[in-house]
Amino acid sequence: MQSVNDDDGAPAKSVSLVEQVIAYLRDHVASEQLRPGARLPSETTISEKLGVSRPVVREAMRTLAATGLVEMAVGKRATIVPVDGEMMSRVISNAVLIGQANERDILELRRGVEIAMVVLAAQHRTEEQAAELQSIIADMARDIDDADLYLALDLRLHVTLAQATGNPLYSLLIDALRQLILVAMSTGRERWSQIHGLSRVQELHEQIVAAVVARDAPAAAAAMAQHFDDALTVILAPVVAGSAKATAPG
Amino acid sequence: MQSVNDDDGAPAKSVSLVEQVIAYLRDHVASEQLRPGARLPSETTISEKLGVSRPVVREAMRTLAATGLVEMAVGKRATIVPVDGEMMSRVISNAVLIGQANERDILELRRGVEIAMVVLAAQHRTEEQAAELQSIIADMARDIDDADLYLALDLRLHVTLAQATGNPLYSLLIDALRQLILVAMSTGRERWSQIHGLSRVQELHEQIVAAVVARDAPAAAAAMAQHFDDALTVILAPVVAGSAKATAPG
DNA sequence: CTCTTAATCCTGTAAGACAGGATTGATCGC
DNA sequence: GCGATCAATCCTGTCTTACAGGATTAAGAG
Repeated sequence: MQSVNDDDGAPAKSVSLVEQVIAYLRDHVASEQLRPGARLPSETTISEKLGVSRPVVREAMRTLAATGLVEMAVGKRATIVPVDGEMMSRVISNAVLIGQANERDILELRRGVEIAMVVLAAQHRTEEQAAELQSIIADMARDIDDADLYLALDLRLHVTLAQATGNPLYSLLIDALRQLILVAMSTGRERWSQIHGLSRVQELHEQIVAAVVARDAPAAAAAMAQHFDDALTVILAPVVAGSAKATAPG
Repeated sequence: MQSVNDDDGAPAKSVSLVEQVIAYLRDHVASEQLRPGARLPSETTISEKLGVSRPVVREAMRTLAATGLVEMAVGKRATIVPVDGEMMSRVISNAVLIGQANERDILELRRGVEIAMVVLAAQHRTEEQAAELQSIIADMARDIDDADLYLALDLRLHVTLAQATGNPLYSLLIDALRQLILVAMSTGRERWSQIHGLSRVQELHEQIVAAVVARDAPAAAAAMAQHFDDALTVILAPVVAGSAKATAPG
């Protein structure tokens, strides 16, 4: 019982048992067409079926959980969960952790992705999404003096724009980059809303939505670029000038 | 010894021991400023220091390995590795696995990212990178009849363009998306090089490089967009027309 | 000083065991 | 008969011990 697939004489032993279990589980998800909410077999069942020990199954499960495919909880069997931006943000945060990337890189990437996003949103938006965008913009105009409320609506705006692309990967990436920026730049966000004021931000938001609603992709891209250049200037300039040690407290 | 941090009365028990070890190791990497090549303490050392069992440490280690922060090997201590696109591609492949995204979404995202990439490359390229790009293009013109060689040079071209952005995250993303497309579209790639011929591809490659060398961001974006629209048309059209079951053999 | 070899360290894996949360079914009360 | 409470059972989280085999290192020989 050294190998999960001992039907051939090939040295399948070269890959560890854990990786074999990982492959088995991924195949299981694919062949059974499991969807979010579906539950995997219990660890004991898997370990007995494959002839490996339970710790091996657990390590494989952990790997799947780490990449965001399943969720583990005590007493419950591992459950398939929808992929969100958290795992992708964790990978990028690894790059930051070992000095392979910094906050500026993240913002720059997000700028490019968001511009590409509004182009697609302008092309693929539905009427319902157009109405929702306009509704959000109207709410933002109303709550422009409440920074917290405005930021919450800003989140909804970007999420809705990502959905309007019809491409779930954009939602994923935007979500991931957003989480990273939130933890890395909690101070910059306050500065952004306080010093700058929100009137110009609101103006550009309105331009973006108007362009997306009008299916004017170039205008949407231009407005989003301007919107991000503003943010980059305000948020990043102090970071570049001072030290890059503006980590979140706690 | 139920909790790693048992200095306060707060219910730190709510997070599992494994997650506490994960947090400890990430903190360790950050505080010690570990870089690729550096090695983590042995599993036994960690388990004794934190008062947890070795399987717990191993699961934490697996999680870190799954997100691409460290590499595990038998007999060797876990080693910090540079982040590459593999882990990010694994996250995206999870989304494909559970039907949350498909090949078209991947290509569409890559189109947007690559356009953003050449814009930045045109702005940030160094003279050395410009020379290398022109060298690659010259080689491609010479080897235009050898599809395999041409594709290898195409890879180098895109990698060099990603490097020219000066933003490592673009290299990461492009790498990830490229891996995904390669496994999902091994057939489409052949079709691309055989049916279409490479003269038009080469022409657009030359336009892209010329624009990047000339620091002409809009022209670079336009050429890259055209380049991808060609690829999207040729590669994706049969997939959409036929079935989406074009998975790699084996 | 260099090369070889053996001791040692470390990881990969196994098996058994126990605590505690989650689920489910059965029993009891209304 | 139907709903609610409770207990039995399942399952995960964790610990302990143990051993095989690759990797590292240090000691000894040339």
